[in-house]
Amino acid sequence: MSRESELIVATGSAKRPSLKDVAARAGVSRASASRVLGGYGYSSQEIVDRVTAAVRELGYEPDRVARSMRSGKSDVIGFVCADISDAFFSSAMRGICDVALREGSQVIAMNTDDRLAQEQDATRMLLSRKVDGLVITPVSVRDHAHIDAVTGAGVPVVSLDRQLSGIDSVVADNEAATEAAIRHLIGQGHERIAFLGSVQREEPPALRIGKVRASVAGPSRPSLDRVRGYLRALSAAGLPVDRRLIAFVPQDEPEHRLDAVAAMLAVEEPPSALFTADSYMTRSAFSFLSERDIPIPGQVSLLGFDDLEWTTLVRPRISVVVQSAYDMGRAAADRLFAQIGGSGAAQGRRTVVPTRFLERESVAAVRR
Amino acid sequence: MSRESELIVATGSAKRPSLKDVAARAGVSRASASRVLGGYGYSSQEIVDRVTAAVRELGYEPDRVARSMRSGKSDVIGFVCADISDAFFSSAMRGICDVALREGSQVIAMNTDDRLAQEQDATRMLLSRKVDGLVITPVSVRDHAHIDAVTGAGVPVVSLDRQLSGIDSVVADNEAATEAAIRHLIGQGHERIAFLGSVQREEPPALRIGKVRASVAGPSRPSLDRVRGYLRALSAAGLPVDRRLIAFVPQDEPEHRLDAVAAMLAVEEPPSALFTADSYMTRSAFSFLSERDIPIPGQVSLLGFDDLEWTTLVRPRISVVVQSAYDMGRAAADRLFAQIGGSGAAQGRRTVVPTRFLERESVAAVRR
DNA sequence: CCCCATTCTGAGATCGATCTCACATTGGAG
DNA sequence: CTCCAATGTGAGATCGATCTCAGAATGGGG
Repeated sequence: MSRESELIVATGSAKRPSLKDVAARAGVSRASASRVLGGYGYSSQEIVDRVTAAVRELGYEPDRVARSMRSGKSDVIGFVCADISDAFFSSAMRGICDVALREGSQVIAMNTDDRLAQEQDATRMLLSRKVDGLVITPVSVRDHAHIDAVTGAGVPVVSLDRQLSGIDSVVADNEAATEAAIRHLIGQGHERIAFLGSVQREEPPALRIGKVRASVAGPSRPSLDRVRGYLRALSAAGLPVDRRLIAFVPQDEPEHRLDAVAAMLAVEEPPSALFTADSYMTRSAFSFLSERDIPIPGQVSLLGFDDLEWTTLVRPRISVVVQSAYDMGRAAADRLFAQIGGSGAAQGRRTVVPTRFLERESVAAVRR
Repeated sequence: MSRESELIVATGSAKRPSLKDVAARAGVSRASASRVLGGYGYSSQEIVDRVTAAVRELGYEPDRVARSMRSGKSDVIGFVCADISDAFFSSAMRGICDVALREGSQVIAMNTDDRLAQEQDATRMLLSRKVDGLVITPVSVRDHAHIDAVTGAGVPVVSLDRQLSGIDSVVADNEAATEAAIRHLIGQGHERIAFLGSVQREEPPALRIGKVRASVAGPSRPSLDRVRGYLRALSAAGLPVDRRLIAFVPQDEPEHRLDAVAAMLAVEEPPSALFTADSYMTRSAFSFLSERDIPIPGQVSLLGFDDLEWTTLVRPRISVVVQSAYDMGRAAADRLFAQIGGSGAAQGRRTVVPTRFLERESVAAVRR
């Protein structure tokens, strides 16, 4: 026995038994063995016992490749995101994995680095792998021909954190949450409130110079929704909008984020509060203020979107609007499997995951 | 034309063209079409052109499921870790994905939550999916029958961050790096240095009470290697080992970490420096000290293993030993593909990824 | 004693890509 | 003109699970 197993290890090819082997061992046809395993059709007790025994003796495990070849389903879904090592995406991935496990599926993750070409390659690849569905955080809300190709092939798609027309999407209630957060600042007496957000490489330049109102209609991205909430809060309070207090920094140029904060504080009538619309900006803003010993919230209040590990470790602790990436991932996977299950013909449904406002110590009332 | 495409979208089943369709359109046999695509055998220019045209017109993309059915390879590798949302694992995942992409493969990630049963399920699942290889951070260095089953089936395995006998592994130079770090503390005059580490659920209880020397031989885990480095540094400096200054906290009981720090500082001759052997402990220790306004490094110096985003955001900035999870992931995937390529019959090879010591502000010389 | 319904079983087709092999064509050398 | 090599092509097998369908065995009712 030990001799034999050594030999197997040596050759490295202890070929997995197939259904044919099981059938042979049980002395029945492949069809009968399959019926026993699949639990359909008729099988005599005799045959059930023999097949079951053979399965046990051989340690048979069905080949899922062959199965998906036949069935057209793969029990694999794809997750396409900018960067799986990012805290938001890896938490979402975990949520997706947990739901997938429940559904007997596995998850293939692919990174786009926010590049359209990589996203196109990824979707093509996953399609040729016959994934049962796709959760994607699209690079662009405009160029989505490759995503339409996926749905066109009958493969369900759910968009995460972005909204695409005709595609089910799962997003945080960015606009309402931001509006509430800004209202809170206004309630504390702040009238000069800066908005600092990130913008992607592929984004239309119009956005970069602050013409936010131009793209209010149509598909949505978090940064857009958030600035919309910001604008609504200001206008509801009858406060003027100062273009110089709104900045979008290209995401791939981190050093520019510090510049943006600096520029903001150098405006003649500087803001008394900073709203940072994503975790990168929050980090950069805190880092800048702390580096220069600018007191928070003494001189400037700071309020961020998205919670991170360090926001309770630094002093002051940062007040933030929290969105749960894990919950969003779960919600997206739930929608996806609903579609895969067939009930979800309803395309374009929008699922909003609630956010929470965590009041900590980085916001203070304005001194008159 | 538009009518037709609408119809296809409506039915939602624009079935992907197969090689048979390409062959039919080109007016050749499947074999000829396959030869053209596969670039083997003989093909007349005539046929090459016709097939190429047909491929383009139909937008043909080979079905990778069928391909792997035939070839036995799937161009998919698995990554089995405790929790993909953990910063270490998601960075490693990114490294693995990048290498996989280069090799034309994709990555399926699965979570074990540090539970052996889940790890066993995961490996079985991935095996039945015919993955070409597996990167795994094993829950246990003792119970690895399921991992041997994978290698036994001829599927290459690389162990990440843990060392298993007979399996290629990729680890940081935990022992040497820790030894150097402790030497640095000793060089600053510290003689009472605490070691705070985490230990897993599945770990033998012997470890939990601090009998670290008992398991020095055999397979390795980071926490063990690190405490070994700690002991070596002390003994090299002729300093006594005080059991009360060594603590291992079960990883699934975070609140106990704070207790461990408290207990450490309550020892009659308390430590002047804390070495926290992983990011969880570092976080807890910093949190505890900062909460109690215990000055760092005035009263206690803090030195951690593993870098994190917040270590430069807090004051003082934390000095740490950095290991690059991304590099470790890359290295593991490199080893894996070397094995898959066939050259890697050499089992049990150990790849050590270098660490760096980042001196910041949380360590000070001891006052006499 | 016959017939039909029910129960049971296996041969063979199918999914799509790939590869072997047998069978054409050439063309050039002898 | 003959023959063999080089070149070109397609029929069919293969991978493994699943499913259809034909047909066999059994049993009960008429």
